[in-house]
Amino acid sequence: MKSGPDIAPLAALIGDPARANMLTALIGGEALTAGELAREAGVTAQTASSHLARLAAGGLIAPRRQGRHIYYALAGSDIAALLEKLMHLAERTGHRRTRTGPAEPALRKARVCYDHLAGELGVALFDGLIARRILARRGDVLVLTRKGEDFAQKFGIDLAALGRRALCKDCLDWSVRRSHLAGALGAALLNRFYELGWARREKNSRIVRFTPPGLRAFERLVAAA
Amino acid sequence: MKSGPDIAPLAALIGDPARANMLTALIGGEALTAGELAREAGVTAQTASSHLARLAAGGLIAPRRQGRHIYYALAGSDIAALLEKLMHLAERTGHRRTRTGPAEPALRKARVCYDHLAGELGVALFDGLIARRILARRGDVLVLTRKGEDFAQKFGIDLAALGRRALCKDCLDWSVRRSHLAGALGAALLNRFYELGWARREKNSRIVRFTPPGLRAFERLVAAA
DNA sequence: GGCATGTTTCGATTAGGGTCGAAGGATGAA
DNA sequence: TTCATCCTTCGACCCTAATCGAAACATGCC
Repeated sequence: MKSGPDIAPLAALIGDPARANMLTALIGGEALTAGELAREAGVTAQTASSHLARLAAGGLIAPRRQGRHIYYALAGSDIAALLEKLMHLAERTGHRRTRTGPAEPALRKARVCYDHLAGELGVALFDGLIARRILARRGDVLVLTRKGEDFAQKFGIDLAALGRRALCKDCLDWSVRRSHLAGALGAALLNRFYELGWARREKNSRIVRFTPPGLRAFERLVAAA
Repeated sequence: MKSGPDIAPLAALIGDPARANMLTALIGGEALTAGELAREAGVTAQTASSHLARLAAGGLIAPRRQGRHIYYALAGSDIAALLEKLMHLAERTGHRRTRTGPAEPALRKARVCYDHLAGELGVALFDGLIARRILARRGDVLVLTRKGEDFAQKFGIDLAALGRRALCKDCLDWSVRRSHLAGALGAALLNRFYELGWARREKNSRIVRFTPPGLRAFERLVAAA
């Protein structure tokens, strides 16, 4: 007993409301300044500063100076995955936010998870790519098939530029209880959707809003060929 | 902002050292009495009682009266999965336990995760079953192949008795960064290993200790046919 | 340099919760 | 019924940590 890593400090770090709000805000994937995070958490700048220092010391976020601002971002996508898993369980055990905003349905439909698409459409994308045999499972990892490489090229994604990042990290939706495509390819696809004008990122939110023609094009994309 | 489930209360619940120790003790999968958990956490019975009440109210554990004892168990395997994920990250971010016991190497080798095998051998089992095409992935879920059904029967597992529980829930090792086989089949296989005398559960610990001949048999089992 | 903006440090206050001693049920055994 | 065991409730203590006001530090702009 008492072996293995100690989870209490890590969980306590996430367990404070102000810090949890900051982390939740950062799942969007973009870096935010200390001031923005303070507002997001509903505390003063001094308080936020102390929280941010602790989060950074705990390895959950990474600071980066830029002029007189300090931008903070999640330290990695596994942090985002952990947070989504926590949301998933919080949802299941009834730890809902008391003040559930009107934005919720849109969030469930499509949202950003770190740098890739999540929500109903995120899962639909994943399923579609598997069904079309663009992606395939090889044991524990996802691979891009030959057919998938053709698809990516035609769709305007430069595979060579993606680097060696894993194609799929497991990332469970809290809304849909399925995993969706994360990793370099997931990020590249979402970017391409933006470029094609199919969807745009809602300001100050994780919501991804598809245009009507964009949604139709997306549905053609994920439909089994 | 401020949408989605609220993770702070849930994380705070796990974030207390006493409660974290209790939860960690329960990953072993067996139910423990309130007194045992108090000893495990290093607190008095009164203190433990209050903690257990809060964990139960939070939906993390489920109490069950049995005579004058009250047995507590994790409320589900997704709780165990979350705890393993927390351990995984705690390991990565250096939140090691200061007093790292001598049992650690054995834990990394093979241990119980709720009701199935985890650690190096757990991952090896998973890989072996995939390689032998006993299991196959269909999109997001694992399925037992035709060949797998034959295998199960020959290995002495009554599939009909397993019920409809999902074959594989994602459960990431904190030691090996891969997923292993959970679910009904995972539990049945581990049970069969016990029955065959290949391995036994170490008392008061998550360690699964294989006998030398048992380990050889296990290795033949997972070797690609 | 002088000023504005963003961030941190210091100090003091306060609230929340973890802790245990003592007493009060509840359950099973004799 | 009486006793022993297990667990919970109550009350009090104490300590951590969250919070903010005030002031200091850092950086960029004019």
